[in-house]
Amino acid sequence: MGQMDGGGDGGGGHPYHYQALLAAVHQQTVPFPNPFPVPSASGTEAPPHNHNHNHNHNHNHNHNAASYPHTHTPNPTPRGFADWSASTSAFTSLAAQSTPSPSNAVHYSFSPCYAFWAHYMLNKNAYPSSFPAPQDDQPHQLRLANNHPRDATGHASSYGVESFTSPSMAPNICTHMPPLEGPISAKEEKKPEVLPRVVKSSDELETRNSGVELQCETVSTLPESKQGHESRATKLLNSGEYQVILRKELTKSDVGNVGRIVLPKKDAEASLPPLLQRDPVILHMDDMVLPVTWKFKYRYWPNNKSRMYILDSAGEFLKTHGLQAGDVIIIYKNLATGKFIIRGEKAIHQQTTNP
DNA sequence: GCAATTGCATGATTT
DNA sequence: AAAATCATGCAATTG
Repeated sequence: MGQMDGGGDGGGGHPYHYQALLAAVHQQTVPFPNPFPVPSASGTEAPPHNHNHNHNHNHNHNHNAASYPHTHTPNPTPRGFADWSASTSAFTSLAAQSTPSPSNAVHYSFSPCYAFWAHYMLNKNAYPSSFPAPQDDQPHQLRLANNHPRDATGHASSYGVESFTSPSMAPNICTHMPPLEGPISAKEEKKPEVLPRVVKSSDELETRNSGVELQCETVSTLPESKQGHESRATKLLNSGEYQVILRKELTKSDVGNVGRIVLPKKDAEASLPPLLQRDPVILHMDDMVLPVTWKFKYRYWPNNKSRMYILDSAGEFLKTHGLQAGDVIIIYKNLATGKFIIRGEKAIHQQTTNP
């Protein structure tokens, strides 16, 4: 049966779809144009009850081939983003390969590059680069949803951070990179003492950037085309405030071959669109790192007197990011637009030879 | 009939 | 101790 990619023993032997995808994009020198071109029209596949959560992702999600990007048919929208669709299909086609054997490790080395790049993109504002600074009348804050009264008592799903600026999450992206950071077992940091702390982009960056100069250089040499995507990431993060609305450490069943993730009830009810009926709601979520918009089916099951909230059709997302049990997904929401961004953060598994 | 998907129940764990 | 939450397995349904 569909064995969990790479044997979910947390031994770190997963096939690195993610790297492969990124590498594919990289290798094909496929640029990262802004995947969010002007909406030609409002694609209306809006969920039944949009609500104030106007995840009007319609605006720019012509390309959202949904949770299955490889089904994406290049949208001939007049936007001059042929390269965008090319990039999409580039990695998605890779993703579709059923057996991305570890031999794909040839791509492995690209991962850091991309991560650096992504890191850079997210930190860009602070870099004394020549890139145009985004209009920042906003503090670019990413903060925790404030509708979470619980804190210390909150279970693991309580966010490690309560509030932070956009750049602060960039370094986390680098945790995708196996060799670059010291191993941290997700399981060990059960207690996220990663403190609720408010950071201004400035001080955060000061502490972070110290070790990033090389990376900075690396990314600065990226072709201009990459900067297209940069603008996307940057825009996303600067277009308003983003808040972490949900964080979930993935379990075995989450990453099983069913492709559905059980969401923490409180977080789901607090910040995701209300599910008034049994019908699933389609949630569009931009991938924070990849130029993809995922389309998930968000729904619930009755469970005892309560509900269980499910994010369905997540298989491709999980696979693409090579997420395994112990890894984490984080969903952000743009306060202004209601738009969601999702990110998968890999735990760096260490040899768990614990008794 | 089979595989994939969906829905539900149950037991473990946490609050 | 009870209630709530969630992980998981399995039955039911669908294609």
